[in-house]
Amino acid sequence: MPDAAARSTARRSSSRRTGRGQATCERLRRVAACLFVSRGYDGVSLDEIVQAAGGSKTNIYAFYGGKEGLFVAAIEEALSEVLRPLTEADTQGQGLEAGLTRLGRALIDALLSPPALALHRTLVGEAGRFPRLGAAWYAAGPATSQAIFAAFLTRRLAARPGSAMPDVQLLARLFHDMVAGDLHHRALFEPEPAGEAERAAAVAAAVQAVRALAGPGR
Amino acid sequence: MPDAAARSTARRSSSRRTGRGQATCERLRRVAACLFVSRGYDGVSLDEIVQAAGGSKTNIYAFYGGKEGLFVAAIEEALSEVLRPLTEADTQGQGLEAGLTRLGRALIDALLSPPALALHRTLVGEAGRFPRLGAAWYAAGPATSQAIFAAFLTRRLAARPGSAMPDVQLLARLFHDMVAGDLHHRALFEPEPAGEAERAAAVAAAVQAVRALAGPGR
DNA sequence: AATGAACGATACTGGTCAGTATCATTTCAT
DNA sequence: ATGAAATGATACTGACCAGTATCGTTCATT
Repeated sequence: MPDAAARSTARRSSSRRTGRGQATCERLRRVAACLFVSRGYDGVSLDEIVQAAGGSKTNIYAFYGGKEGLFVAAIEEALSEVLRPLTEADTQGQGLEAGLTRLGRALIDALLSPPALALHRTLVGEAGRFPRLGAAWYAAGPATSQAIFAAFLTRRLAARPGSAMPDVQLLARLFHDMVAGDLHHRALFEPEPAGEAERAAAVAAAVQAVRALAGPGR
Repeated sequence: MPDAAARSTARRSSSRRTGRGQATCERLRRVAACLFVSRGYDGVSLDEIVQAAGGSKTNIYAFYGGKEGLFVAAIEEALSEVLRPLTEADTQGQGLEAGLTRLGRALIDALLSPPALALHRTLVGEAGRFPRLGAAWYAAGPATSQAIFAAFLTRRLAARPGSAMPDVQLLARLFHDMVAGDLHHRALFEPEPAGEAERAAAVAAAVQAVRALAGPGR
């Protein structure tokens, strides 16, 4: 390991020639993301990635600086995909309960999807070795979810006539944790994922709780 | 790997002679627990465990059947320690709010302690390879916490005069998730652990929420 | 005390893997 | 077209490790 600092910044000192190599590197990153997410950092060898994606280790060392660089690049790409269903959930014109139900359901379905669970597992295991990825995951995950909930709650609760505005950030956090906490835990540690009924029940309970906590308004 | 099934059951087919070996195996298990918890299954080699604990690999293969057996034994031992402060929390004579506050605080302090975080990280990573450990962790962790909360809530709420008994299991689960959800996530993914003030605030918010959800009684 | 089983130290085996080197082939700018 | 840089295939190096074998030492029973 001659110069880890230089390697981690890496990505080729000279100018990028172009062409085929570009495509190879993207293929490598995609394949690596899939393998790393499902089997963790130590569970995947560079030779395996190269064999599945084509190209050669030369690319990995030239463009990503090594295994760690490829891992970071691959995981960062995978991060943004996980919560897409939640960020795209449409709550236009929905009331408080209906909108929260839809958002909560989108969250739980996203978190319990096999790719999200695999990514979560891998990140928990490697957050110590790659602190930057841990922070990125929190930002792209819980922080984003809570922001979406908070924005929705603000819109719906501000419209209420007399009552005072409750602490929307807090409500959003509580809602997030009530919806996801237990089912997510169980999905991580038990083989069978929670079924339809359990998901619906968890969301309904959280929605009712928020209604009660949001105060007596309307 | 001649016979994995036989090895996993293992623990020496013939009778246990006694003496020194017993002590060595316990030392091996303790040291292995410490190392496995902090660095994961793949991050620790048997040679390292043996070097730190004394004895030799002979013991590991004779009594634990191999690395996997030692890992399971070591982690199972570590599991029971984590929630001890919560199971021992004394809520005798405390009112609803004071008791919940004490329990919630015990939970968050237990979960955010470095050993608990390390154990959680390791288990999340290996729950796929060792499903039995995953289930054991859920049982010894969230399930136990929720049972303690439910028992306390039952005692306190049953005493209320007129109001109907709310769903105590549900309340216990929500309380657990509201207390632990976000801070635990952040502790897993960000370097700095939540401070005193944040812990107290999270517990207080959860206690207030439960008070509101438990119904108007008294 | 003697003896046979349990134990400890050590080294070996077969395999894996990250990272590097080599060299043939392809690509692109000129 | 052509040659220099980029890329691909392959193999090598040094290190690590799980699991096994060996053999001398220690212990518990008698």
